[in-house]
Amino acid sequence: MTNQEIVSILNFIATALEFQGENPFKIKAYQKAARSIEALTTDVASLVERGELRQIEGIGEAIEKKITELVKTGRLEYYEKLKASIPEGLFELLKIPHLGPKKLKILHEKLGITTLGELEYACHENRLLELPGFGKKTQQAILEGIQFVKSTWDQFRLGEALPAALELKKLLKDQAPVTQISLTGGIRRWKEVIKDIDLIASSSEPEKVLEIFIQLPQISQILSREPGRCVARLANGIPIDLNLVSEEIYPYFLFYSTGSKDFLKAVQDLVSKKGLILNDRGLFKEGRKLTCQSEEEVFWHLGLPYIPPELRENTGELVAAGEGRLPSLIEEKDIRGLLHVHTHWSDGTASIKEMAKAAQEYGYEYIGISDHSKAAFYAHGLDEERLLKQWEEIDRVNRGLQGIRILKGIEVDILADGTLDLEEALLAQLDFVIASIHSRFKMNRNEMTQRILKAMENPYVTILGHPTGRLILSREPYQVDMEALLEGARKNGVAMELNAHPHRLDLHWLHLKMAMEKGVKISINPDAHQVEGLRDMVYGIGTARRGWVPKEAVLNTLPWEEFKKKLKNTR
DNA sequence: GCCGTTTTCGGCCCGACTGTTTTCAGTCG
Repeated sequence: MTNQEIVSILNFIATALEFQGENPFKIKAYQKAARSIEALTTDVASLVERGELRQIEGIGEAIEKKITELVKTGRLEYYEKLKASIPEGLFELLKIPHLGPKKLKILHEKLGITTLGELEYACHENRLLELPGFGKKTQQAILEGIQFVKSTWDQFRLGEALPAALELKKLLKDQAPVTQISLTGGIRRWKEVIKDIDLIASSSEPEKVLEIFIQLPQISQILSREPGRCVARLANGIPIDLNLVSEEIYPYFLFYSTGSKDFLKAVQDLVSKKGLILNDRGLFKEGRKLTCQSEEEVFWHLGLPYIPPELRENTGELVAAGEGRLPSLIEEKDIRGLLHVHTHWSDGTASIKEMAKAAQEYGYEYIGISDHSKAAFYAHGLDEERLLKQWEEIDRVNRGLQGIRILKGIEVDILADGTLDLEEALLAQLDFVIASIHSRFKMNRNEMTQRILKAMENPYVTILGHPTGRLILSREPYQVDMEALLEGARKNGVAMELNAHPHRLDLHWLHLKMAMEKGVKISINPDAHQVEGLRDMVYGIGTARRGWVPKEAVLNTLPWEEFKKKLKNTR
């Protein structure tokens, strides 16, 4: 029983109790216990073993007993009974925006709804209008929510897919007779959302590789199998498409399967102008095959330098490559410091020291602490008094740690009128300020743009945090004039954040490209709420590369000595 | 259901917004 499995069972219990109309604080207790376990770095099973479960915040007598039963027997009677009392899949409907447990309960009891399709039908029949607490607008909102869920249900965030994909790739490399193996398709291009994991390998014993593949514990269902190919589904629902090819075909297949469609289409135009034929089996000239050992050689035959997968979207990379002006893209090792890190002073789970030590272990030179400001109540945002106290702790930890510098920062809320949530006199004393929006998302485009522009004019703002507020596959970005924001950022010397959290990846890569054209600086930030969150930087780097971002355009690639000067000299 | 006591019961981060009501419930962040 993994920690994650325990977390999802506790969360299910919380949702089920909420659905049944239980005491809200009991529900919160389960949610809190789940959050605590999620933040753990140790195995729950070992804590059970040592009888140390109760030491975790939010776990008392009752939940301790339940977790112990889960760990020791692999099941939990209380959970199974609860689960049996609720129709299978009903809670999937909670993914619909504006539909919570209370309304779902009414829909289920009064209309007998258990599936998305039934709910959609009921909306079309206007049957929600007669229910208590429902009206025309609610029904319309639910209908729109259903469309949204339908459009995203078979899509997955890169943050879920990539770790699973890398693990499978490693297992096959170690255990199966493959010579070359690579991720391909959208995941190789670091697309923020993908429909499946594409994996290719070369082998002289393809059927043996497939046999090993289908036996892997991560594979929960075989969707199709044919010679040299298997499509399966992982336990977390993500489809995986494994193709086995010969050594000879591998480079062409890799090139072709990486895509994107638009890129390949543009490549075909180029190929036919040169009198060549290219497909996933080879590159041909006058019926003769041009031998390529690698993808680089395929590009060479096309008269082009290697184009990194992240750029293959047909947004000008072919022309740029032809003219020898592809950007030199940022790499993971270029990042020297981390900004935008939360601690338990607001809604993070780790201490300042824990975050700093982890950052040091990863090789960073500086880390900027930026907890929420007071307007973010739900996150225990800092008021003036607590902020001052936090500075004392930062000073103390800084004195005790060698080799990493901890900076004083804040993620200050941009209020509805564009002013910031803390006094300027206080902001002036910070090393850096990230200004972000966490409320009033539904302003119209003009109002929202003015609000953010005003915030950026504040002389103490260093970075605009998650500039569009999108949550991938769950919340649309707020309406904003990005051209105007980038212009404002340039004028005021404010860096735009590329929030690396896999739920955000905000700025969008197309906006990053716009920022590069305008000469706006970027700060790639982890927005970490726990130690593991620091690792999310890889998603930021991948997205930055998609946006044509070179090292030079990124604020936190500066080594400490230079970064320090920048902080003093920006204004 | 957890926690912290003025130790065995009362409080538990809460405000904005929306749509439904006609004073509030549900949802969201």
